[in-house]
Amino acid sequence: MQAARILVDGQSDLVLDYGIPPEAGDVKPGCRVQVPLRNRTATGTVLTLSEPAPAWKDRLKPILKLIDPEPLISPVMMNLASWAADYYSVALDQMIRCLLPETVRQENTAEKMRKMVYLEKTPAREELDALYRKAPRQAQMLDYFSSAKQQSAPLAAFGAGALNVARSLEAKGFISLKEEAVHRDPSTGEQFVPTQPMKLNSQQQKALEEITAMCAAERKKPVLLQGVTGSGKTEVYLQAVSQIVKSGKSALIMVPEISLTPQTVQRFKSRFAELPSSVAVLHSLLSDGERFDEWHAIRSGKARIVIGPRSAVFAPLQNLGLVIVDEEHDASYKQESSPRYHGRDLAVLRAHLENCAVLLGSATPSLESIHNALIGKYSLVKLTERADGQQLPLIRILDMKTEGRNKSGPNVISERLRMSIDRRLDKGEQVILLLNRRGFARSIQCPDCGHVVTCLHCSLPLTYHRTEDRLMCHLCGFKALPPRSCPECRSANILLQGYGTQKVEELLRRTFPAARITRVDADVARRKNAVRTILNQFRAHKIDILLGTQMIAKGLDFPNVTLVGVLNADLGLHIPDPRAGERTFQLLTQVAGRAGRGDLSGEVIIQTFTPQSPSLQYARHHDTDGFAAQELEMRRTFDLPPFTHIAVLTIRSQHESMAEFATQTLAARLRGMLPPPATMTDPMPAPIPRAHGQFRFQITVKGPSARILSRTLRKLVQEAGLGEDLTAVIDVDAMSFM
DNA sequence: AGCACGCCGACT
DNA sequence: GTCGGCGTGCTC
Repeated sequence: MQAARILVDGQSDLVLDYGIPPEAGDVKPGCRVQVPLRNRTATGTVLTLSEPAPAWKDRLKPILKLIDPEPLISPVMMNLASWAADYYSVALDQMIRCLLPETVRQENTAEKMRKMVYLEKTPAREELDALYRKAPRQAQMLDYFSSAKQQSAPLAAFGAGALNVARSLEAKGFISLKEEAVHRDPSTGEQFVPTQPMKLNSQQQKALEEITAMCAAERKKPVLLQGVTGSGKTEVYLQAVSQIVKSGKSALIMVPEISLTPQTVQRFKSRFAELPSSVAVLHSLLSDGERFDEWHAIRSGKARIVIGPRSAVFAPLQNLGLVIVDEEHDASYKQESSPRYHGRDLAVLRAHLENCAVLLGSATPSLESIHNALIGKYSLVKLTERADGQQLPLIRILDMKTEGRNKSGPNVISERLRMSIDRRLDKGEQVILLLNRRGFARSIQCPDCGHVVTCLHCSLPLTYHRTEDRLMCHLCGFKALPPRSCPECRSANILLQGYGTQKVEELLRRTFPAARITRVDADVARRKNAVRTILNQFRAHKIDILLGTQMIAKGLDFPNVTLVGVLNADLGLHIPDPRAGERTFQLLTQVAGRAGRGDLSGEVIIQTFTPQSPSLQYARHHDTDGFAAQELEMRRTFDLPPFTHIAVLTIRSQHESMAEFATQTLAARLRGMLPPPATMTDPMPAPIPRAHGQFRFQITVKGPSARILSRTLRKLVQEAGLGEDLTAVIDVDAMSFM
């Protein structure tokens, strides 16, 4: 008898062989099955069909039942899941859960049914007139079909009590009543005005040709599309997808965040308006019903275009022809909770496994993608011109050390920025002000001279912890009292805990009493749809000044915005993140692209205390290549490999001594296990305890292969068998520069 | 001897 | 994960 190797559902991966009895049906890899386990039954997924291990040959229990007649997981997706499970040190079961949403796994979730009325026989004029006298509602129902020129309609459309009316008509043979599955569509009620393909400029044309060539090529490379903001990347996506769909294949379009899906869906559904149901959405905010329907629409091939955030990389598309990752540099592609995976990297891998083309698009590609392009692993296409022919906006950097000289109190909006805002408002144009809020990593910076309080030992910016009213170093654990006045310029304003969006909003209202001002930040975003409503109002020019945090910087098009002001560009630079400079550069460059459209030229004003910072200077010149070259060169100077994978092992405990002891012990053992080129840091207190009353220590391991690193760490943790209240988290930053 | 508890390994 | 075997240690 042939055996099936089955992954039994549950937290720890349990892989067992079962026999396949003839009545089980066509058991294939990727099928969901019911199996006996000890004295109960369990569900599981068929991994492979194989010869059973000799020791078990005659003792195999049989598969009880095949849950789904067809495998729900394709061989490629199975491969992807096991690769990811290995690479990210995650249980395979957990990865498979990503492939099969809970609603799909459950046997009982069904389609939603509704009653439909079908016209069977068109009544003659005199029949209708007779009905109008005897049974007016029956006549109305029939009349509906002739006036609406439709053959069917949902029963609900005829209002209350329509069922009896319909039954009478059915008895007379005019109509028939049928139960029919309804598709629960996440974009129900939205209108999609059809759009035509736009004429591409020569650069866009070249990009499209490169993608087309890659789709046809035997050996494929990912295409990196580096296009300045406003260069018309989306139009290239649309036309590439159109070609793919015409050739009978399907396409996956990934966007960084759920909040960015509606506008992308809008553009795709409008372009494919003749068949709106061909575009499906998949993300975590769908209702169970919507997710069930979209998932099955995708798997059955009814929907051949899928749009969604990182989790959409697991969409059950068949016959995949193209994967697009928009804004590929965006950090949101990395899932920060278990299973920790990188959506962009898995997208590239999936494309490789499916042997389809993959397109990574960004105005400011990540350093790893630029590196991959430089070494020839990716093919690079650039869009350097804006599609509207407009020049890139002028970016001015204001040195707040000199701009704010004669001010008392913190200088939030410089005189020059104030004048610029006034001028734009006078012309009836709109303004975006960006305030990089002091998030949970709060550095203390003097609002008057820009001095940043740093650690005596490590020279990293110190972080303010409100609960203890102490400054803390996240590298060495050094603690200090917050200073009463600035150590540099003696200003007492250093005590002011920075300025948040709310304070700035008040200030703006006083400074520009006539302007309509709205604030968007995390507080506002908590209310459902609030952000979307505000952005729509802003687009309709019911708001003059939009003040917000990074969240308003992402992927939004406002044609009437001609001025973008960055109130404090330094905040992003002083967080203890090795990629802070890169993030700041990307943010500023993207924000800059928002200014000016069509015949309105744009202007960007960046307020900073560190005008010479490379992130700002390269952003000023719109020089992504220069910035990347500089960053890569810096790594060479410090003799760091351009590509370093890092794995972070975090040990947590309620007791500090316990956590520290366990960390030291693990560190000592790890040293002996590491393959030669890999290095590790000494254990150190971890930044920002996420849960109160927990102590966290980290060991950061760098090496050429994340896979080997994470495997070594996992083995170590398993062998150590952490007891008590100790927990270990392994985070593999898949492809990171350090 | 009888019972409660908790650790640990097997589960096909 | 979940179940049950088994050893420990306490009580009757």
